[in-house]
Amino acid sequence: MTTIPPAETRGGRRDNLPARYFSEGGEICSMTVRTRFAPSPTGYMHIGGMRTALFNWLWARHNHGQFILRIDDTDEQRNLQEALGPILDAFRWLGLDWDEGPEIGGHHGPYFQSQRRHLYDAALRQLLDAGSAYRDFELPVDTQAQREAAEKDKSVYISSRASLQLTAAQVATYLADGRSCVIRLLIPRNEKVVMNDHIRGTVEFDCGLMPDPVIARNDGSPLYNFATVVDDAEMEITHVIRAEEHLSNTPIQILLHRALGNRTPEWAHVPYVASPGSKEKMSKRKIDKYRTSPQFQKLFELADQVLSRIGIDSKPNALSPVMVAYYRQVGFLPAGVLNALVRLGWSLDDQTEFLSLTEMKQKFTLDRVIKSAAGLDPDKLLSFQSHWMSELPAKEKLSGCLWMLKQAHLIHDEDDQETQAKVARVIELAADRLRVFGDIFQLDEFFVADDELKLDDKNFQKRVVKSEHAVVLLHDLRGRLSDLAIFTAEPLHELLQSFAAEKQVKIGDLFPTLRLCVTGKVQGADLFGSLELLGKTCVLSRLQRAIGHAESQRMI
RNA sequence: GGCUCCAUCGUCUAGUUAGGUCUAGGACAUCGGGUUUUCAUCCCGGUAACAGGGGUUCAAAUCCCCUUGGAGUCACCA
Repeated sequence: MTTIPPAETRGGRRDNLPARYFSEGGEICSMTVRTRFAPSPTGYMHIGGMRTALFNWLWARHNHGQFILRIDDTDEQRNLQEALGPILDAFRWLGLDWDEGPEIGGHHGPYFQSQRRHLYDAALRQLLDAGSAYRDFELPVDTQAQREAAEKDKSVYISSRASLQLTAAQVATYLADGRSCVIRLLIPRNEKVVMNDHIRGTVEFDCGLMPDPVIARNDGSPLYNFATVVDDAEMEITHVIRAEEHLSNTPIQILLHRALGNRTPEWAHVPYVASPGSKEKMSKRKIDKYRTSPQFQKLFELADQVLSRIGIDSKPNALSPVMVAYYRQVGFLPAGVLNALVRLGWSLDDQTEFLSLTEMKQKFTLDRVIKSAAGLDPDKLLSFQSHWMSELPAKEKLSGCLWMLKQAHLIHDEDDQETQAKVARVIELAADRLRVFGDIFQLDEFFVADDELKLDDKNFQKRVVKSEHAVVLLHDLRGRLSDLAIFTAEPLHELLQSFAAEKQVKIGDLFPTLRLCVTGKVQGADLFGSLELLGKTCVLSRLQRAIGHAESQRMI
């Protein structure tokens, strides 16, 4: 049995130009690093795929190389624009640019597999001519039967290779008769493929256990493994960084590269992103299960709250936390999402948590990617959000909130100076309560009409309706407030404090009750600042309305 | 089931390549205390982990073997 040595010890370019990166085997490679992300156009960008893309982007940028976007649409008939749009949008939103790919082209185009057929055809001819691949006329049902028989038998299924017994004349006849066949790669059964993965180290596969994979259909159209290999080679990809689920495809791809005479790229199989609290790969199909998961709940609740405001019903799962667009709609910051993603499976050291994209770019290395799958943690994601929101310039906070409020029809003209000034003031009051832009809705009391303010009924019953003195007290307080000449935070603070002392009521009772009547909630932004911003007229009117409410309910 | 990968606090992770101040560090969450005579912040502190079993060694989270558990993948999908 012969063993194929790891890729980097075979062939390839070796010269003494300045080093750009070091391969796993320590070989100095002078080629510019080129990484790629090759999504199939599915109509949405998966959050886990986004992390894989991020790692690819980071590695390319870290090495001053190129990041390529290639669209794996060999099997897609759908509307490409519709299917690709959300993917490109996700990249743009997060600020991950691509050097070659859709919309911008490049020297290795086209960047859609559906348009690269000539390359696959040529490679296929080469393999067939060299005898590395063969036409397999076996009927699919027969192949399937053998597979099942092997399974029943508890033995390993490998291809029958019956078609290999055919003479050239027979093959010609079959072809002339129009008999259907597929092209399979001839696996060298007495070999082992040894790969040296940047993340996993040495991984071995025994070729004797592998069926001959189909690389092209009867019509010559290429299958994934084949198209990928042809493209990766033609596009001069130096590092294939992809999700762990592709690990088992790798021996086939290595064999294909060898048969084609390519320099094999370096491999890095990153663990997939698991769903919160589990080790299972996050999947769009499991959304309903996630919705009830205690670890995931917080994220759903936050999103449902925000999305319902802006007219998106997230229940049908058209938008879910598996998709990048979800975070954007809820008002997450690119910096926060990026930071959470990079720390999932990668760390710089034992301390660093916060990294900007620029810092990631400088510090990211493949050798610090962890091997095991990691679950996305909504709590930690939110804490990253808080951090990056606090770093965000006021102007950008403002525009993010204006967008949200506009979507929810809580403001009408986002360009209006007065509106902007008010929203800016609310943002100041919100302070660190604002983790995502959607949190601005927690302070919606500043944007609704007095007679449309909803009161937290449970607390209203407890604190006002069922309280002995509340109504009287509130009535008194309203009088004092109406006498207050300068309706700003400081005098309000003083007035409320002395009022509480005079009436001998606890501040812990009075303040929340007042807040409830005026904002509808028992919790919120700084009380005095809120009163000031609402203004005297509004405060008095809301207080009056609350008192009226309580009185009418008490009479019943 | 075959093949392959993985395994440190509840979670994300540092430490494993070169065994030794690791009585295992940090962050998030959680709990307690303090500041803010409201809320949130902020500050201080606490609880909390090397999956199990064998070896090797003066010494193992770290090296070796086995067991267990988890995951990925087994298409004329990508």
